Amino acid sequence: MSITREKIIELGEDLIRTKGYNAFSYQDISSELGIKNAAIHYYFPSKENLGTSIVKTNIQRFEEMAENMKSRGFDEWHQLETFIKIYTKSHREQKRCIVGSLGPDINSLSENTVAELRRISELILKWLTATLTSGREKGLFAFNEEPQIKALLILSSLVASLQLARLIDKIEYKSFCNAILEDLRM
Amino acid sequence: MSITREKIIELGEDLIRTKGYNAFSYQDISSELGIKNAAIHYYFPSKENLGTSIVKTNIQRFEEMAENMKSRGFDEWHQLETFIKIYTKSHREQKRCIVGSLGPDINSLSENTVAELRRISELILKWLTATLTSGREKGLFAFNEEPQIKALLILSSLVASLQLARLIDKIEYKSFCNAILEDLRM
DNA sequence: AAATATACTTACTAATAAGTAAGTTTGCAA
DNA sequence: TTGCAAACTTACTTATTAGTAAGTATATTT
Repeated sequence: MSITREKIIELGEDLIRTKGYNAFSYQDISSELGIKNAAIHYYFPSKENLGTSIVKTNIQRFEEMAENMKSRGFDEWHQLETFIKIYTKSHREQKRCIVGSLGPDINSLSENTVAELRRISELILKWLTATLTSGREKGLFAFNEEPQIKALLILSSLVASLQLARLIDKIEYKSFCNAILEDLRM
Repeated sequence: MSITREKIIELGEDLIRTKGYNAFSYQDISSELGIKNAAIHYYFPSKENLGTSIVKTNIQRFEEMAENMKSRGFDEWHQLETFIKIYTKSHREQKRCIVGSLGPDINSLSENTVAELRRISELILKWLTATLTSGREKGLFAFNEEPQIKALLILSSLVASLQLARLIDKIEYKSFCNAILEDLRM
């Protein structure tokens, strides 16, 4: 795999998560990487193409993380904790998550990109639902809602909190994330 | 006040909430209203200007709603229920809320627009925190978290759920909103 | 050594964007 | 009736955008 290609994907993701999809251009990437505009088109013929590839990369990354936690034998509490760390890291880096960044733009994104965005959203929600279900069965979590509803509550809290935290300074992000976990304690 | 001006604001808000700030243009508005591009510039010299005015309109609307509920003597439960109805309505109309729409774009918005966006976010969070605090004091709500944390949990859930609901069809939005309320029941 | 594929650059096109300056119509006031 | 302000339109500029076609240097294969 090409290093340039990887750098484009990495920088493109950063730009989506800081500026937003419709606010970044191929120029932003090319000038940063010291290459020409057309070089990006060489790897990603269209912006839609790049957007889709970036979401696909995120899907792969999430799948690898979930796989990794499973194979290492993390219990459900530990898995959820690790998942939430993705968001505290994003918060530290002043970035939003890919779903929260692209979500508001679905009416101006291509079909392919939206399809991948749906895939990752469903994937995460499914994983979270499954984790909550088995965690509750094992007596690790306590909650009254349907697992799917609870998963959606947690996920949407995390997604939007990254946005709100950038708008309201006085938010203590760590205690916010802690509250999500503590709410599940037996 | 001019009718055209009001129509521009209304349509502009719709466009922000469906396509996103950086995806809509003055052309989208002018063609829809049957006027020329420059007519919009007559009322709003710059796009930044229009954006800021739209957020200001939202602030006014929220303040009027809060005022109205107070003067009508709604109890805290009823107030929260009414507040959540804003989101079920948005969901029905396939729109996101203004905070969730503009939030991801703060790095490509003007200072003035960001300032107003901060104002409305803080306003809503403050109102929600106060409502939760007095509601719990009166024995209408039950929750263990700090009111501000709980307010942020609820608000971020609502904001992002509008995005996620557009991505994942199988979400039952009403039961999701219900879960938020039920979670607070004594 | 010749041919070919990779990884680009140069140089451009066409479309669309925000924004502006100057002119026009319409209603109202002096 | 003239003057003036409000509410636009016409016609334009400038900047930026995604995207492309054709060329070039370098490395690799045949």
